[in-house]
Amino acid sequence: MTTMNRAAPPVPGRRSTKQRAAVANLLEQLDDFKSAQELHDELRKRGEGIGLTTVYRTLQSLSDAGEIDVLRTDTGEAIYRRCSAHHHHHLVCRHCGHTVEVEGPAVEKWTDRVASEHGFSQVSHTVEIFGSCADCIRR
Amino acid sequence: MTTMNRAAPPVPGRRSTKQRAAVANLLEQLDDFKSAQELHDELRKRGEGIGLTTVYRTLQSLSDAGEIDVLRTDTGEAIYRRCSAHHHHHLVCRHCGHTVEVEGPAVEKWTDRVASEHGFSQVSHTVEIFGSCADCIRR
DNA sequence: GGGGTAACGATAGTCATTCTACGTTTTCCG
DNA sequence: CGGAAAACGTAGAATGACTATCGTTACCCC
Repeated sequence: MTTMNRAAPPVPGRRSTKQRAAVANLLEQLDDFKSAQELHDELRKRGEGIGLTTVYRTLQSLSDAGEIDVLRTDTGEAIYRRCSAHHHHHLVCRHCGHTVEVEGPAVEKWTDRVASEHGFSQVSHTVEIFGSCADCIRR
Repeated sequence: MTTMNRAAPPVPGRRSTKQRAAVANLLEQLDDFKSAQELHDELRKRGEGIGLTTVYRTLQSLSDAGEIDVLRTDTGEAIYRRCSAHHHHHLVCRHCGHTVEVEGPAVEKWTDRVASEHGFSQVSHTVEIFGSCADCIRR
């Protein structure tokens, strides 16, 4: 088997660079969902030399790899966040972006049941809760 | 009270026109979520003289009035559909767009409970299920 | 440390959506 | 009815998020 001299895959998007580290690192520190542009601004502010294109590209590949979660604001803008590995949903403050990860086995079962009742397969679902967090209400 | 000589509100967006009727009418006939552009194309195809801007504006006001549902594809594009009045969610085929309205009291209760547990108020939620419908699987 | 190549990044698109400017219709009160 | 203002409708320009292009840079493996 001469074709298998290495285990490492030739999959693109894996070379480690300063820029990728910077993006991953920033996401690690943040707790709320941020847009690509916000992340880019923050990185520049911190003195990282990084282009907007690269930020988009990196976020794309991170989300493809399932390492970050993406969701859309009501204006259609994509926002990103480093999340825990297991399946979960979000409770997001629509004012400050403060995010809480939540789980609901009942919801998972419900979606599976509903989908199969209607003959749907290969099912995925989005469940996001938006509201005003206690802090924002106080103001 | 001279300031109240009329009860009718100065709220814009309520005048009945041929174009609005055409949009509302088309939505009435369709069963699946469509983008503004698709709706516009269809209207032109049917010989309705209507501009894209008007379609957008009409969809906007219809959705403000709660008469149609809006959701976003994973590319961020807004898609619209005439729906029943009561609260419900959607089971959408990601291939053909075929849509089924579904209800889940358990989900409603769950979201309310989770939100209040974390001190969130004024809560709304999105629950959409995407999958492949039986017809599309057969191919 | 050299070379092949993935990754970068400035710039120029693309695409959905919104704004602008202006002509047209509707409404409403006399 | 008549006439004026409010609301509409339209084409085209502008916006803003995101993506493709392509010459340059810098990783990584030898």
